[in-house]
Amino acid sequence: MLRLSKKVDYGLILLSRLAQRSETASAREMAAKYDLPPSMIANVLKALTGAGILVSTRGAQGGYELARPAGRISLAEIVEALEGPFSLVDCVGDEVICRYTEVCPTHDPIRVVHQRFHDFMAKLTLAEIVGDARFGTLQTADGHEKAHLPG
Amino acid sequence: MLRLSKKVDYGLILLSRLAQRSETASAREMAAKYDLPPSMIANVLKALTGAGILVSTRGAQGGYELARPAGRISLAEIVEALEGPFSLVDCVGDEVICRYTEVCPTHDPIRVVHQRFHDFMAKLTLAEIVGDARFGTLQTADGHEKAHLPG
DNA sequence: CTCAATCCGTACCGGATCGGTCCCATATGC
DNA sequence: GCATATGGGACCGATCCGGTACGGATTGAG
Ligand code: FES
Ligand code: FES
Repeated sequence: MLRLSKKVDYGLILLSRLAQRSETASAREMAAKYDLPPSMIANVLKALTGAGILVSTRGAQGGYELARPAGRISLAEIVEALEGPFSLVDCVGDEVICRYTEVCPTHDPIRVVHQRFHDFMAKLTLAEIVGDARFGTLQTADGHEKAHLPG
Repeated sequence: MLRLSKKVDYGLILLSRLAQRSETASAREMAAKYDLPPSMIANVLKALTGAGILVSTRGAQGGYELARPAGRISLAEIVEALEGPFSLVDCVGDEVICRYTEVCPTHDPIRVVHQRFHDFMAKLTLAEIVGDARFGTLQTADGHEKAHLPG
C-alpha cells in the first residue's frame, strides 16, 4: 500500500519535537510524553542516529538531538533511514534490466513517476513540515495555499 | 513500505497500453502480451472498470478501453481504485480525532504531508506519465528538466 | 440455438512484511 | 557502584500482498 510505515510516522513525531526545542531528549522521555511504544521509539531513534540524522549522547543525562538544522533534513532521508532504500516498484534501480524491456510500455514511464516521487520527498524538509503547520499553511486540493499568518 | 502495490504497477502497464492505442483490448490478450499473471490482470481490469476509469464490452470480441482521455485520468484515481482510499498514516481522514491531539506535535504536520502527496498524485495524469517518457523528459534530482525533444 | 469468448463477483491461500517486544552489551554521570 | 542511557540484535503474532480459482452473466459467431 502507498502508506508510511509506523516507524516513519513515529519518526516524524520525534523529529518534530526535536526540531522545535533544541534541548536533547531521551527515548524514554519522549515515549512517555507521546504515549508511544517505548521499544519502538528506541529502535526508531537508533535508526535515525545510524543514518546521521540525529546525534546521540550516551550515559546518564544522555539523549538525542538533530545532527543538522531542520531545513537540511529531507523527508526522503527520513523515509530511507527507516524503511530502507526507496523504490516505488521492483524495476526501479540503477539500470535494472527488466524482464521484457522491449515489450513493457512502462519501463520509462514508471521510472519517471518514481523519480518525481523521490524529488518531491527530497525537496520537502523537516523545517517545512513543521513550519507549514505551525504557520497554518495548508495546501488545498487545487494547490491553492491559504496562510493564516504566524502568531 | 512506501511502495506501489503490484496491482498499481500492472495497472499502469495496462493503462499505458490502452492510452497509446485506442482499440479495445481483452484481459487475456494483454496478459499474454506482457507475460503477466492472467488472473491478476483480470482483477485489475475489473477494479479499474468498477472505478469508472475503464469501460468494458462483454461477450466475444469484447474488451476494455479508457473511459476518458488520458489527460483526465490521474495517478491518484488509479491508486485509489486499486488500493482503496489513500492515507499516508492512520490519523488522516475527515477530521479524525487522534488519540492525543493536544500533545501530538504532528497532528497538523502529517496532514500537510498527506495533502501534498495527494495533490501531487492528483495532478499527475496518465497522459503525462506516458507522454513524458515518450518525449524523453526526465526530471533530475534538482528539478531541472532535460527534454530530448519528440521524434 | 449452441458454443466459445469475455467480463463479473468473490472467495481462498501461502508467504512476505509490519508492528511491537525483549534481551544483553556498552557507555557515562553521580 | 549503580542508575540511566544508547547500541545492536533476535524474535513473534497479526496483517497485508501477490497470486489463483471458480461459478455466473453477457454477447457475438456459426
Ligand atoms: S518490467 Fe521494468 S519497467 Fe516494465
Ligand atoms: S495522533 Fe493523529 S496526528 Fe498525531
